[in-house]
Amino acid sequence: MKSQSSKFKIPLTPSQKQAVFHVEGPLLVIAGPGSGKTAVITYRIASLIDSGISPYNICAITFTNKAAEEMRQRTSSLDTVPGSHISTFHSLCVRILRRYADRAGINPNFSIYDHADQARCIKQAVKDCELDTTNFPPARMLDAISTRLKNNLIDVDAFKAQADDYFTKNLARIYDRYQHILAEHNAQDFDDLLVKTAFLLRDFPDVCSELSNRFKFLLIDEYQDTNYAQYIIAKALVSEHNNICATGDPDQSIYRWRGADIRNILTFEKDWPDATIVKLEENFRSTPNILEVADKLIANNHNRKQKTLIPTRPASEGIVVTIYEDEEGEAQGVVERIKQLTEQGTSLNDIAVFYRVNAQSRALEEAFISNKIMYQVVRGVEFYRRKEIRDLLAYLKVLVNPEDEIALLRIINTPTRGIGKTTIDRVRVYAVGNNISFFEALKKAKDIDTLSKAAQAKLAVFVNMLGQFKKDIEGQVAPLAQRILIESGLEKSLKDEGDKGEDALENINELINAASQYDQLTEEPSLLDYLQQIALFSDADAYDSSSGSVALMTLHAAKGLEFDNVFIVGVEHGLLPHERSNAHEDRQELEEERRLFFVGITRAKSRLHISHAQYRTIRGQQLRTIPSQFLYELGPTVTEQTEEEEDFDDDTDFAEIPEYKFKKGQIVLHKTFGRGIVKNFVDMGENSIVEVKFSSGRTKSLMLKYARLSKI
DNA sequence: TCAGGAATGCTTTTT
DNA sequence: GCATTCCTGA
Repeated sequence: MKSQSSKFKIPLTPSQKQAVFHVEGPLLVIAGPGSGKTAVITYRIASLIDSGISPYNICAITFTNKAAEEMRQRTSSLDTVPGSHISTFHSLCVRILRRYADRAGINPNFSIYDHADQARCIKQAVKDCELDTTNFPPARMLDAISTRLKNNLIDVDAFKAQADDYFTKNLARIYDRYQHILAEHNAQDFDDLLVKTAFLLRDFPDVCSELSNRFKFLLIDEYQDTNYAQYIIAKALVSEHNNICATGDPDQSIYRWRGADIRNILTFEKDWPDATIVKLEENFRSTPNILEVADKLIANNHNRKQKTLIPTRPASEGIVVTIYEDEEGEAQGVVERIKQLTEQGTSLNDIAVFYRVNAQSRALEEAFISNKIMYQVVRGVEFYRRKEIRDLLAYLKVLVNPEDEIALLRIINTPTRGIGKTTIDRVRVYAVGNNISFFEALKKAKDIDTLSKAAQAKLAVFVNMLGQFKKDIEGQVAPLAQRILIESGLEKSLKDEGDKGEDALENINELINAASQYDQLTEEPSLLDYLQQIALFSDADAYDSSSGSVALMTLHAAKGLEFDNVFIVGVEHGLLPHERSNAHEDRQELEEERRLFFVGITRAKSRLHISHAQYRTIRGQQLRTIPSQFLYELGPTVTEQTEEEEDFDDDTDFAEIPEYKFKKGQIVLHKTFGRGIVKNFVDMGENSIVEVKFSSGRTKSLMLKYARLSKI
């Protein structure tokens, strides 16, 4: 290996050097936040190429498309040959599945089904199994199939074999039917992309060895958030050469609910016993004040390996927690502080506001608008969820994959062309009866004698129109989209709708512009490739760091980013930690919420502002909030500020309660809610929280000092 | 067949 | 509170 060349402009620490220049064998980089982890991976790619490895033999896996894009740019600006394979796990799988489609037993033109599409399919599956949607709620069935089964590579046959009670047997039937529906639609859901790739590599040793011979070096970022299927794929891909380099931080694992298995990183040394472990504990991002708070917080997690964050920056401002009256006051308060910052010369690009749930963006947006401050809500997928966007995309999807029934049903009467439910049902009956796809049946509308002559004619016009569009399927995407917009009648129907339609048309134009960008930037643009790419778009991909605006995003989307000034709002019990994480007996989910807060805190470089409101409107009801227990864990460095005077009567003297602790299962009496049973007790002295399930069936979190609970 | 109002349900995070 | 589905009448 050549020595460190001049292209590494930043001086590397000894540990970083070790990670960058380590060549043969498995390597695990355990890296805390702000440790220059991404830089290390980027340099490592450059260094490998520098030492004569072809980019063709390198495969780097990032967590988001955005991260992949940045890494691609950085590696090419480091004078390397472009073309090394850098992408997300899902994009990699799409490419593998397309290339080896015949081996995987699928059609390479497959549609990728997102959550909304999946929801429709699972509903159909439950219905087809003649099961009751109250006992078998589609959403929960889907969650079970995705997280419990697919993410663990349990296929239909395997699950059928182990299903032994009424519920699991029926779940197995639903799973079976669901997979059949997807197959009939020539569609893969997000999980299938991973599952089918994993099975492909498992069942076809030649494919496995071909790929693992090609990818002589595999690098995986954010390894703590990989799931079992991804782990198996990674293992298969390195089976020939063993040159895996995984980087991650167990304290930043925030996707357990999606199947991410923290054990993948914790047991790395068992999987690869000859692994070299490099720890990067120095933090180059945040001030010691911020790191101290982060450290104190995360120390409350029991299920973790002790790790300290070593600051390298000089100490600066302390951390302030501000209490506001309600979410509007909070939003206004954030805006006021941002105004102060900009007056001091801070750029809006260097400011971000994080929250736990997307719904929280509303109050913030209103405050930003009325104060005329530029902001961007980092929510890339939202655009693609709009009705008009989905409509136009559905046309494109059908052209690539006519079996995609979800897309086909979406456009068959959009805009309205007099093809209603009755007609569709009759076509479906014919399709099922003749064992052909819905689209095939449509083409044979003339032969379906249950249909009226009028209906047959309308269907013929529709099918003919699609046939015309299909002639333009090769080459650039944008011109075809434009043509469909006009010739399908979509444009006209939107124009007739007035203001709402105007907005919709603007969105569609934005889509066509984006498509034309794709056409320009891609060497060989193809409709299939375009559709598969946008299906894998994530929220974080939409972040524009040079837009001159404040970034608003969820804590999840903040992963991997950094800002000089960070605001974290709504740090309240029930929101952060989210109430759904308190439901379970085990502490696991609470610990994940704590890690989420940890991720948010450690995004801040210089200033961190944490806040919560005393009242918050949830589902239209204004409720008194309880401060998050995490606030008490931040330690005494934090100073509290109240923007509004406390206006509630504080007549319970805490000292008068001799034994304030409550045990789970204790029966209690509340003066307004009545009898209840204690579900959980969070001991924080006078700030203790009791969760009680009342006889009404509702579970409430109460702050002990105000609740006046008596034991029975 | 379909528009519009009523009823119902859902409501964390996302590739 | 909002979105989707359901239902009714034209």
